[in-house]
Amino acid sequence: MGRSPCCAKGVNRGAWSLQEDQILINFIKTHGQGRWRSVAQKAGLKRCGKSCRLRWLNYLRPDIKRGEISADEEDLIIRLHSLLGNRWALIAKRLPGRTDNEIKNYWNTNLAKKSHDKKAKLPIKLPQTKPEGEKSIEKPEVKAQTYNSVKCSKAPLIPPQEIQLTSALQNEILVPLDDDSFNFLMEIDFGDLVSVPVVDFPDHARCGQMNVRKSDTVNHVKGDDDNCILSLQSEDGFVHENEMKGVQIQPSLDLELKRVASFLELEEDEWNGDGH
DNA sequence: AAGGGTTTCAACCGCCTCTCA
DNA sequence: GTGAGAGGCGGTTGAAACCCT
Repeated sequence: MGRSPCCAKGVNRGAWSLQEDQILINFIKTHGQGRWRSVAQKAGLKRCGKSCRLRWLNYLRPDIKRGEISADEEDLIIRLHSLLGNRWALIAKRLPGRTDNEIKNYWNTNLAKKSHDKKAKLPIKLPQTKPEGEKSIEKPEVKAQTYNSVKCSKAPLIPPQEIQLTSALQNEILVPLDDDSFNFLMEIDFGDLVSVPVVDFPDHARCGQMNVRKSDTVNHVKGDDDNCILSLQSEDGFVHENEMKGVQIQPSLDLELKRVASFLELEEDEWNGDGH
């Protein structure tokens, strides 16, 4: 059964007039915001509630910052987008005075192309599928190396714990975070979830992003060319492994932090449920 | 100056989640 | 537990502004 349309017939559409703006501002000054449908009615605006809400939040609010996006803001948008994807509302919360709509528009008109161009220029050599008749390409040797694992504890995050990656862990991919990335994550309030960049494989640079509970520890990721198995440990010690297909492949940690968002959320019932 | 193409961004659309009766 | 209303969100649209020839 379909829902009744939000906007009844006979309401104004399109650009707001100065007079309409003033009516809305005056009404909200007196009565406060919220109950948008009744705002439209009580203020005498021939607009639907959603339209009033949008106009207020994206344009009329007194704390809206006008003017060009600064270089710092742009940098933050890029970093947040690489971490969160198109979650504009979440990104906007980290940029005081900027609206999700503004950031979305700015991304689509200015940054999407930049981002695309940047990726296109990056040399990526990956043995995804081996050409017929050609011998298989060897996996890179993983040298003993220090990585930071991420304890996704309740905010603030616990500082990264040092883990020694040995040659015995060949084919395993830990979750590396450089200081910048870790500090960046520390500043973000993700609610119940935190997005964690996954993976860095010398030469292969296989990367992705996933959401885990703050109370979970990411143990490691076992990977091959097309699949990864994520190993997570919950507070009560339960170890859960998830298969992740089609991992985003990008070359550097700072650029790559990418999607697979909601991946674990799909599994949440399963590992919240009985016996776990 | 005019006309056509491109870009920008405010506003809309439809879906989803949350809340409450 | 269920359904309806309200708010929130990301994707899309289209009018206005801008640019180029």
